[in-house]
Amino acid sequence: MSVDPSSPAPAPSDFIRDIVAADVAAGKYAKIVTRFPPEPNGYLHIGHAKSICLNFGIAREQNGQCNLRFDDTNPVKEDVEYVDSIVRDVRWLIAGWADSCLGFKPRGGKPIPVTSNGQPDSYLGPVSPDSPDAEPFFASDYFEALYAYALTLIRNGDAYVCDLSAKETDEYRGAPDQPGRDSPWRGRSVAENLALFEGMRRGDFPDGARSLRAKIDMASPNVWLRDPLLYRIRHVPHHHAGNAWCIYPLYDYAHCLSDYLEGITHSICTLEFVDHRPLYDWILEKLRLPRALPHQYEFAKLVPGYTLVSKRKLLHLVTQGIVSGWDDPRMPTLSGLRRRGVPASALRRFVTGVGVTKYDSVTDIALFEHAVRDELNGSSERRLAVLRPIKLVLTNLAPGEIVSCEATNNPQSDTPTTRPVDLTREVYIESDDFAEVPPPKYFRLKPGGEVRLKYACIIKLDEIVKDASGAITELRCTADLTTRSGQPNADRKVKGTIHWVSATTCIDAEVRLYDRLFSVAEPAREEDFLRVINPKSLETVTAKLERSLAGLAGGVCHQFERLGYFTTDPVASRPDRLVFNRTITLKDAWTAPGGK
RNA sequence: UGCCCGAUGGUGUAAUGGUAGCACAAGCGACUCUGACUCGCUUUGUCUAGGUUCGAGUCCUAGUCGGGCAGCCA
Repeated sequence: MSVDPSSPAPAPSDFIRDIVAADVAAGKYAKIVTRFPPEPNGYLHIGHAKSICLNFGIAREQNGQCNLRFDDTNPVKEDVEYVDSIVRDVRWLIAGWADSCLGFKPRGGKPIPVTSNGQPDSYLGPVSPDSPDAEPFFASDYFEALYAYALTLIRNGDAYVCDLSAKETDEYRGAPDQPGRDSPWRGRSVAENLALFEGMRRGDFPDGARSLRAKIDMASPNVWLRDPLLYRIRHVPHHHAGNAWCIYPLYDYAHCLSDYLEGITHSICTLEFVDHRPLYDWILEKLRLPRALPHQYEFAKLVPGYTLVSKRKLLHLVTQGIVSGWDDPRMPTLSGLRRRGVPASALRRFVTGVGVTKYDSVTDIALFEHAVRDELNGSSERRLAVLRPIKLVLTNLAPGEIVSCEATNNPQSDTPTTRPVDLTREVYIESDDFAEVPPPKYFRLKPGGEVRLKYACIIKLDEIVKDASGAITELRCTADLTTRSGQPNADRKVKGTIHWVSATTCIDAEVRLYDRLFSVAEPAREEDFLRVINPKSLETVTAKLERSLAGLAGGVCHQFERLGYFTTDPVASRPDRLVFNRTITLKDAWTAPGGK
């Protein structure tokens, strides 16, 4: 059954949603605002889908908003190619589900001066993502505001310009079990710090010559509180901010303030940022900001089995040409999954189904596969296709004779429709569906055995024809036309039913059979993940399809009966030259004794 | 050997001091013109040791195991 949108699954519950609900009950915020803050340095993957669904899901359940914001504070690693792909992927994932919660801002918009609780303040409000002048939020649009906040920290004696080199800074930081030492520049006067920081902005100093640091505690057991860097000098242009800056803020400084400027209430990130939370809070508190402060909460990221969720490693697969690109259908990227034919709804169902906890785990890929199959089972029309054909001759049919049979388009539908399929003297069946020496409990075609051709009739194998080398060239069978639907023996039972296509009216198509990219459950644990790549992750065959598929425009998923779900490849397929991607196989409970 | 986070069947999770439940996976069976779907049944679990309590998966203490943190990355 297809999913009824009027009766959605019950809203999920988890420790973060509990916190949000408590804050709502306490009237802490006027409106719940979350954010999804990717850095545009790679494509979004299945792990990000969890974060997107969590953040947008909460916004959706609370009648709130979720801002798409680029955390673009490191121009050397970022690119507009990534911002474009990320916008596309996010919109695809939430389409028809949380579009109305998506927070964008006016094009070119930057934080504006406002008065909050009688105090001067800065704020950047949202605009409908569908308005013509809307664009996502960018941390780089806050550089001016961030600079002003930095000046305040300096004036208050909470930040200083440090002249230590990167290497020296490391040495002064100490070790986790060893306290750090104060920088010799820690005691500079406010006036000197101000002058130097202004010089940094002006471009007076080369990369790495100085940095702005928070003045916290070099002996803190939390290394992130040992006078962390706030700004570094980088004389490079920025993909969004242009050439306006040669100093760039670091994540910890930019993130909390970006959240504040946008009025974020719940800043949800992954576990590796737990140690940063005191710094997040420290910066906001030191600035004595007039509005309610955002708070950070952390959850365990999603790591599905047999895949990699590391932008760095994924980038490596792309640049080494191990896959065809970020959108290769074997990639765990959202664009790869989309191209493969995975519906956004299945992805959403999977990532919300795994829940939200603080426990690091590897999620069984079967959970994902189940969600995909379940979603596609209800929505996909059935078609007949033979991937690895073997010719079968129905000796009692005349050459040129076509027996039209009625095939059901979708048995899961409440009102199933049908289409005609052609039964002819020569047909193709799957080579897997014939065994000259069948294993025990083999239901398919075997010497002297009977099987039903789905939607057609029962056939009996009479003769196996081989060539001089002993290879099978054709199977000669007798068709019992009285077992066709509507005929007197239609109800006759045989154990096996197989799929087939007419050899005379079928069409050819390229079909790409994808399998998992890695051969081990946790490729991330390997010393060299390239050594555990599944050599059979892609096999391409020329398949025989029933003629009703001819001219298929694309974008639609079909179930090829008994095989799996297949979607035309959006890049390679044309109506006159079809190319299919196998999205996923059908579940297969049959295993020949001894494996198969 | 500093700080932080965590631990419930094979996997992911629920139980908010009161009957350890759900989904997936696995196994068996029913149904079947898809060895799919659907349906029924079954196997498997609270890291350890103490403590608090009438009662602990839940609270406390200690331990064990796993993960994270020493980028001018995010």
